[in-house]
Amino acid sequence: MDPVHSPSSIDKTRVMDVKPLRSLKPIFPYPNQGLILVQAPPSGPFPSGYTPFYPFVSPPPPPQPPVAPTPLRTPESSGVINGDVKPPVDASGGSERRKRGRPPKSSQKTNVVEKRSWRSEASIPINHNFVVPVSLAQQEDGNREVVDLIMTGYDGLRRRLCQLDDTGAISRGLAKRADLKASNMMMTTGFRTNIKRRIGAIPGVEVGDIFFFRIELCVLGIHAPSMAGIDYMNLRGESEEDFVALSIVSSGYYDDDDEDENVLIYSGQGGGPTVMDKQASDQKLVRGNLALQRSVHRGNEVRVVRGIKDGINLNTKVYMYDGLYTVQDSWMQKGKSDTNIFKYKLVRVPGQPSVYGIWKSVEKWKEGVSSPAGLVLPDLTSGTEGIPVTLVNDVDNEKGPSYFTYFPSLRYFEPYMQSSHTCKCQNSCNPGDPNCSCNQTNKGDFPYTGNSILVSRKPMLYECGPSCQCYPGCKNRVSQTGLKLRLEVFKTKDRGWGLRSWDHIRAGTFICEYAGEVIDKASLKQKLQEGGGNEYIFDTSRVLEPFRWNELGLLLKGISDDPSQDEVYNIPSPLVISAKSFGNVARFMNHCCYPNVFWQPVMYEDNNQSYLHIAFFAMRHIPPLTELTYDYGVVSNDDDINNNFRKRKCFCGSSQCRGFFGL
DNA sequence: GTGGCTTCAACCTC
DNA sequence: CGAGGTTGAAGCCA
Repeated sequence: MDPVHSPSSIDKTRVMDVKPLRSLKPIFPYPNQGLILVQAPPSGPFPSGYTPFYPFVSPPPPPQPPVAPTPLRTPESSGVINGDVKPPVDASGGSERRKRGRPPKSSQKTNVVEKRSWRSEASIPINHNFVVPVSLAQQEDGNREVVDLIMTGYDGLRRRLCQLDDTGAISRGLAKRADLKASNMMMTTGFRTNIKRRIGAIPGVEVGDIFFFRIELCVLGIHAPSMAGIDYMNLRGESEEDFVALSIVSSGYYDDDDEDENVLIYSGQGGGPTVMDKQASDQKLVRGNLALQRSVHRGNEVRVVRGIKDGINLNTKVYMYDGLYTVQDSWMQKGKSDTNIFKYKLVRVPGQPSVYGIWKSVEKWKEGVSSPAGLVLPDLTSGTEGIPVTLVNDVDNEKGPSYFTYFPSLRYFEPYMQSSHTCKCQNSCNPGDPNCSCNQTNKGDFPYTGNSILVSRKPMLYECGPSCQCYPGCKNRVSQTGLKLRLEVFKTKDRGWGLRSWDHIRAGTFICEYAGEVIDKASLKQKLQEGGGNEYIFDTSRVLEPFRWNELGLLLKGISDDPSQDEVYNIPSPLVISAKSFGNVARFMNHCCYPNVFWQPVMYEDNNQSYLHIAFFAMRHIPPLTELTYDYGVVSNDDDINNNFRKRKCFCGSSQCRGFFGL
């Protein structure tokens, strides 16, 4: 089933090239809404007279299409919106190249316009009913929730574009540079924040936040240039220049000295090793170099982003926001090719949390050069997992959690349900293979990207299982291949033991499954009545606050006919797991009302029987040593078990805290 | 408002 | 796997 090519789906959403969004204004459900400038968190409360945007409150009335759409669908016309010349839309979904529909050359003003409207050679399906949930005020100045929403939305959209490309749902290669496609759609629809250029901290961005693409810094207003290393402004009144440096990115392209966690020797731009400047020349005191020079005397705060080689995926880079620095000194020195290079000494403003320092410490722990403070056990799994799980307590004298047997998977005493679809793929299942039955059960959308990142939540995720004929290395076996991250069980200050990771974690990364013994409701009731047995229980019948992880999946035409159901779990019968006596690291993950991890039901088959598993994935990018938490949910009222046993006061401390959670 | 220019990307190929 | 080529996009500036 291919939603892009299905004629019946076309009247719901229109198909258009992604590029024309460039000309669209931000989309608001009510005509004057975007003009009201208010400062309010996305969940409210809102000032009177201001109607917040869906999805933070109840949905608006059915929104009107934001632009007159009909010309876009006419194959013969060139499709004109807002005066801009657009390529016509390929209603067949983009499989056909747009040669015949190319606008006449005379209508092109310049070569650049020609190039732009012509560049994308196929179509990405856009849902025009999507309402951008970021107010104009929030586009100007962010806060933590807006930043999280945009970050999560950005990466979800990017993953979905990768998935469409992998599965062949859109023309091959259309989603290359999915990072830029996603950012382009967000920048043009107003799904961005901190547009206002500013000196110093960015509202909603915290020291230690991590990113995986330079363009993310742009979408969040941390660092405006898409490539350049120095962001600066000219504060001039009339004609005289008054430069000030705003932020810099140090990612190893030039010969910076980044050994010290509080001092960074940064190189100026130009002249040297860039591809564009083939012949080396002296750097000039212009643009970013001039701005940094001026900031030496001005003494203003400059944001610093450190680009670090990703130790997990060696061909990617992690960008870490390292907080505020001041430029204390500058000089000129000879570079490798004997040309003049500017150098700037940036010193970290005191009182900010150590993050780059932590990063470097963790690397030493992993190399075995040093150990974390309060190390109790180097591996609490005693080799059961393929990778050690460290036990650390630098809070008090407790020597470890109460006794349990480390068990890495789920212990079923009877099959979860009958089933009989297994794949017959050779080697590995292919995202674009319509004959793979595991692909079919996932409705044609391969659940993971090429580097094993979950694309979106699903009512049920089907992985290949022991009965499938593909190899164990098949890309559709992510949650069953054990721990990949370097995890640590540690003593928290006020919530017992917790779980965190030495490695940074990218959004959508599999963390662990909930291991333990599958029990029935009667056993659970008995355990509760015995008292004290209500810890280390995972119960799918606890009620979760609905949330959208892949918010911007809605911007693209949905996987199902009703995208609002995409992320609602469909669990045939409740699953209760006890990790009291047998369990893995998941039993240590604490509850939080504003969590960074979620669970996803995963089913796979063995010998004509299906087994349900609970897999945990990162909701956001998670910096090293950040506690991993998920929402335990609350016990439903119709549960026949005494609710009081199953309610516990919450200490998560987040602004969204409900005050209690379920057990 | 526009197009040229610059630029510590990201990806792909060889 | 590294070098090098290709495609890119934001924002300053003329």
